[in-house]
Amino acid sequence: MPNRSTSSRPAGAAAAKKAPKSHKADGTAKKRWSAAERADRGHGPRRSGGRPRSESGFGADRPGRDETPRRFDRDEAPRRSDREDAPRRSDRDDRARTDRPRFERDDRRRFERDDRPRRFDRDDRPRFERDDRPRRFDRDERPRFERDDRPRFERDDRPRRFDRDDRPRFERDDRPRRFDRDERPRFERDDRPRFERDDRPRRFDRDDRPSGDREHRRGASRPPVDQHGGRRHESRPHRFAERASGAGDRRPEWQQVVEGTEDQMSWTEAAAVDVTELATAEEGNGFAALGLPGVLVGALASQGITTPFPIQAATIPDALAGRDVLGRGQTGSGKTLGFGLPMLSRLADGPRGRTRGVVLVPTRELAMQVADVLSPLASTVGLSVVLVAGGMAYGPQLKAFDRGVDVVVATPGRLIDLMDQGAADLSSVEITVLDEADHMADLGFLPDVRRVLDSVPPTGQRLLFSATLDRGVDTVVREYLDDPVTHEVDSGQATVSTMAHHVFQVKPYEKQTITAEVANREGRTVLFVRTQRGADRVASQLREVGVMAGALHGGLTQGARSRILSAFKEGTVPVLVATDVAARGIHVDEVSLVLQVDPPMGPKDYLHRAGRTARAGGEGAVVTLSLPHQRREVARLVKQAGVATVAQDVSADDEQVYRATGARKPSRPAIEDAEYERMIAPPVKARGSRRPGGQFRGRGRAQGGRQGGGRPRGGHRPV
DNA sequence: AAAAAAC
Repeated sequence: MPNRSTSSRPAGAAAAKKAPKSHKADGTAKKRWSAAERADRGHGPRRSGGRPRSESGFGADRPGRDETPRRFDRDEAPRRSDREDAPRRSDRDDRARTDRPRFERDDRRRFERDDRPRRFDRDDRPRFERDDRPRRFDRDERPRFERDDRPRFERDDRPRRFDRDDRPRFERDDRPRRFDRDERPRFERDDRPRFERDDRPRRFDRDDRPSGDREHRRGASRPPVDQHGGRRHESRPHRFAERASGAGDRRPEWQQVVEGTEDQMSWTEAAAVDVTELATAEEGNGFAALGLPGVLVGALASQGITTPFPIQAATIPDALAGRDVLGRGQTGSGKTLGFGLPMLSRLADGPRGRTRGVVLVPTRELAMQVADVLSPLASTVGLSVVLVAGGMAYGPQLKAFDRGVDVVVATPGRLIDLMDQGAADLSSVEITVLDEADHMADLGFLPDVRRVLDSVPPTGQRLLFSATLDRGVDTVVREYLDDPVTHEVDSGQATVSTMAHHVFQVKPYEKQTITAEVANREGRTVLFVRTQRGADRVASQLREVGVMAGALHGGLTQGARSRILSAFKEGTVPVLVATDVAARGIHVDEVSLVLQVDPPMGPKDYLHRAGRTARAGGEGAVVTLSLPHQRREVARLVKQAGVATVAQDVSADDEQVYRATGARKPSRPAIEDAEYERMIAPPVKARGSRRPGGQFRGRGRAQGGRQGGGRPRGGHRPV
């Protein structure tokens, strides 16, 4: 047994440090009990191995070892006080006497020994572990992390009652109820004095312009924009006729059943709409009734779109008439067509090849989507559309301006870039649209938006649209709009009625598990997180437990952004973990659940994130996870978003969660990075697959394709 | 206070 002795180890090592007495298999020192520990376990003092003994050969290679200072507990010549002739002290326990057999001796030092007689009721724990305070019946004995140490006035010790409103005072509304009070959240309310408001129910055929302005549109400072053929006067009798025949769907939005929406992302090719095969604008087509040109109405009809959404019915007539419009409609309610159709109609009359329409949007993905929606419609009236956004090749965009392009759909940064390069000329722009206008009026965006608005002629028409159009746009409205008309079509409801809302109060250590359970559900799911890194982290954690998830955020290359979004649309990656880059406007079919892993920053963000589901009359659920410290904040956000939902405490593997979301316990093996990469790889064999971008073919093929061009043509048309 | 938006 070579390991029993240090002599088997290199002499140098043995000399360098105190030799262990025995070793484990790996050569490390074996733990030796101290005398005290041995005594605790009922053993006597060591009989061997306690220290080197020259007579046993132990430590024989360490000369001078025996010169180490003597210690009282060494079992050799007894110390003076321990010798037989030492004066006996009455309190001395002779268990320590060295003349006793070693196994009976207690070699621990005095302060280490507890000589008191044993008592069953004594608390032998060290002081710091004991609680010596006198017992009090009302003391909270729970461990600190469980106790509520706040002073009494801060605690709420009253027994819980299901019907009490426990929210902090500033969150409660204690005012006596009044039947006529507007309870909608502030950003939804119209706080203007009564005489400034127009409370009459909206009618698509009413001329809302101030009376002095009805016959010609604006004052001398802004010549009428509808100079090309007097569209307004032509269309008006038509609209009246339609009204007389009862046309136009006036039902509230949630009662309408409409096939398809404006936001459908995958219109692949402009050429797909063949003018010769267009459905005719029949009597009763709601879009024709709004005064849109027949060729556009036909293009829509051939897509199965014949009934305008309320926001479209409300805004199109005014926009067609050339007025500045503020439009607000619920998420997924058709705003893109709300501004797109009148813009294209008005530009249809007039010259070609100069940029006469600009649509500004806050994200590149939304820009693609809007361009994809407008491009085929534009081509039916002979207008070309170009997508101008960062992260994509300059070539096609520059070329488009070279040839002359009629409508620009852009994110602000790249458009300004092209303006500075002298490629984009906005001096002929007649119509400017701010999509997600309240966001574009944000502090971060405003300077860029200003630059664009300052570059277009001040006489042009401006259209501002958003699902949460609030007073935040006031500055823009004041500076850049002329006598705007506001259309708000959301029936006082913050979210659509087909949307279910849940707030899950989760424990920090279970959040990840619950997130994975929910993400593992059937169907497409969008997860929202606060930060880019958070998106990456959550996505990779999900893949680790076998849930195919991809991260989407602004820190990725545009190529990666496009690929993950495509994979999500195709369904190969059913879970998208996104920052707020995907919160606004992005449309993906059949997203059945939105999970807010991190709470949104504000009530507007809540509504936009939620709006990724339940689009165009579909159903969907919105789940918000809340940690203990977020409880109040989340309650406030949800309430301000106009959602009447209270948090429910849930835990991992919780029947409530399964029922509400269709969650399932993840049970598949981890997804390797390589496998994930394959899923979002560039669409090599993508012939026929659906992609976010289509080929834009405006007049003269204004733009060839997107970054990484050369993508195969073709593909089926979406339903 | 993060994200988005140009290179």
